[in-house]
Amino acid sequence: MDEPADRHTLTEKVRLGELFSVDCPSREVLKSVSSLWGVLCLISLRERTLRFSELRRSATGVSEKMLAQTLKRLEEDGFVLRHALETVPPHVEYSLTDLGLQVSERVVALVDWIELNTPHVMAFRRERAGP
Amino acid sequence: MDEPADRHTLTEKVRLGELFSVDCPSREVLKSVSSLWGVLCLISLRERTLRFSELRRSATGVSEKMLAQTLKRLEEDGFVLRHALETVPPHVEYSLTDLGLQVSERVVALVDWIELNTPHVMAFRRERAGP
DNA sequence: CAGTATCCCTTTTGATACTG
DNA sequence: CAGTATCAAAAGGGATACTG
Repeated sequence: MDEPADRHTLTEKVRLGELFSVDCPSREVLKSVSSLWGVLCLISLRERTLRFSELRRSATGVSEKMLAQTLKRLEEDGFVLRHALETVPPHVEYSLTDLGLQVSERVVALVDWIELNTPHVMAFRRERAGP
Repeated sequence: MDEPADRHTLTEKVRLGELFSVDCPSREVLKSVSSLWGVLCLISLRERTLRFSELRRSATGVSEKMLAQTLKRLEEDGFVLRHALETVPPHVEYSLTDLGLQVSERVVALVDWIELNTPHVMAFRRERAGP
């Protein structure tokens, strides 16, 4: 189900120079999905629906501006659903769409690997920097 | 084999605010691996060893400067191996290390999904932008 | 609370030219 | 060929103040 073996494979596209041609929208999608704040939002929202302020705390270090911008983009791309309750004070909930859940699975696989292997990377860096 | 179920899960870390704390080196690794040129290099090198100029053609639109910088970083992190033949003119070959092959698998899974689903994203964008 | 608007600084990136 | 050096342009990002 993950193998679209009936059409051009990814490596084939790379060889043909078809992958991510300069004006390809895929590059934009990759950017929003793999940016630091994009990643953090997608991962945080996997567990449950979160409010703006909760997301802010999840993504340590993010500014309001960046979070708003990131969420807007993820919403425009159909990855995140924004649900605003008409109350005072405002209460807005963000959750993943089906599409968002799907990407987030790939993103988690990548981030999980990175989390697990960053120690190796650090050790490697120190080795080659050392005496 | 992909489930480190015996320790903190990713979502747990997110809840605890442990994931990607501001000064965490994982963020750096994520950046080099998920940057546009990083992604393109990793994917291109999966198929076979490539020379600098070949990589340049693979990653359409990359400048020499960015490619050199990206490769240097991937090399420092232990993802890419640089093999320079002492000839004139110079001949340098880049290939993936074991570690590089591992990340690239996760990266490919993500990019493959994006390639396949970008049409949906585009359609979604048009819909909500429409009349 | 959940943003938007503004200002301003820093980092990234790209073009171009040059070198071993 | 495989880079480095340099400069200018652009994007990214933070702090603060303000609004519905």
